[in-house]
Amino acid sequence: MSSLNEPRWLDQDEMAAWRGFVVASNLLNRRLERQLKEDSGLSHQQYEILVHLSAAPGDALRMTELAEKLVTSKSGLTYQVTQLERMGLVGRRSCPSDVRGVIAELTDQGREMIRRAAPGHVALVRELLIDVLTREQLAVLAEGLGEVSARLRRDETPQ
Amino acid sequence: MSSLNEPRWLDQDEMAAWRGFVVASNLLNRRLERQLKEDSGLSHQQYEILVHLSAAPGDALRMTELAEKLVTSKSGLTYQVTQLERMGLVGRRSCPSDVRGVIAELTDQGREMIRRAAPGHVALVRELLIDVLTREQLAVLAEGLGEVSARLRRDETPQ
DNA sequence: ACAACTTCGTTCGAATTTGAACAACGGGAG
DNA sequence: CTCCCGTTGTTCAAATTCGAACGAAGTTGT
Repeated sequence: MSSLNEPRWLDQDEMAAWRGFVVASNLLNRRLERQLKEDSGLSHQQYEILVHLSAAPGDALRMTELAEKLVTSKSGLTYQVTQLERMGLVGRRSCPSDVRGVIAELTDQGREMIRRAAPGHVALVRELLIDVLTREQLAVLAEGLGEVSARLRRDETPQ
Repeated sequence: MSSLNEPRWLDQDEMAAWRGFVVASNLLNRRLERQLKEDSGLSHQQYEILVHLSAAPGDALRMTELAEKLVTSKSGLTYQVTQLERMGLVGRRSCPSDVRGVIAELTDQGREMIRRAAPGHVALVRELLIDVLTREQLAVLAEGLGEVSARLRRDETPQ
């Protein structure tokens, strides 16, 4: 009766870390979602699309590239870009180097929107997460979760 | 031109922590979702419902209480409990002390399901998160995110 | 006891998400 | 140049999520 075929269950500390991660993630997403919706009429996902575009050279990105940055499905991105297009915040144009390609780009209105939405969002992220942690905790979190993300990406993208 | 009305933007370390958190969370959820669906036919949310029930005294919990543990909406829980009921994994009975109350309880089939689904799930959580981090990183994560969660809960539940 | 307020779980409609299937295109081996 | 295979973005149906509104039942203060 050893642990031959028994899985290695999580001990108390491991469980605390895992639960903390899941719970914090859910609670945080909920709050940010509410704040963004009330404050700017954007979902968190839509906000993130604008952010990634505004951080890209020329405020534009290929759909697939954008989907990878967002960690979302391609079909989900198609849907959301269409929404943002209807709101006039994002435009679509075709890719010069690849006929199949579609490039999403920020409109002037989109740039203005992110300029107005960002302060409130960042303030809340700060209040709820960043300023709650010490500098050391932040560093550990960044390095640890960075490594976790990197490995997960390697798994998903064999090449 | 000071920072009077300028928000305090995230510096490089803070941004790394925040992005790491968001990205790791999304990637992790995706992987766990896939694994559970393929392995047991459950969504992550459904799995979590079973876990919380099986951890509760009598394998049963009030709907509201369960919703809080899961960090989900009440209507979302209603939906999922109905799904699990159709699968024969969970049952509903009324609460003795409150006519309005509904108690969700694990069925024998539900207990059997969680028994079979848990090992694969835990193994993946271990592989993707727990075993990637050092003991110290885990401790920091648990404490830091525990505090973040606690504050968020206090916000949501004024009383 | 009564009114006012809160809580409980569900229902409803709308928005979102996903994977599979698809058509069209790129790109390299032969 | 072709054939073959991977990629690209979209469409589609199905599943899930949420908040608001609801009826019904507790709870509190007077």
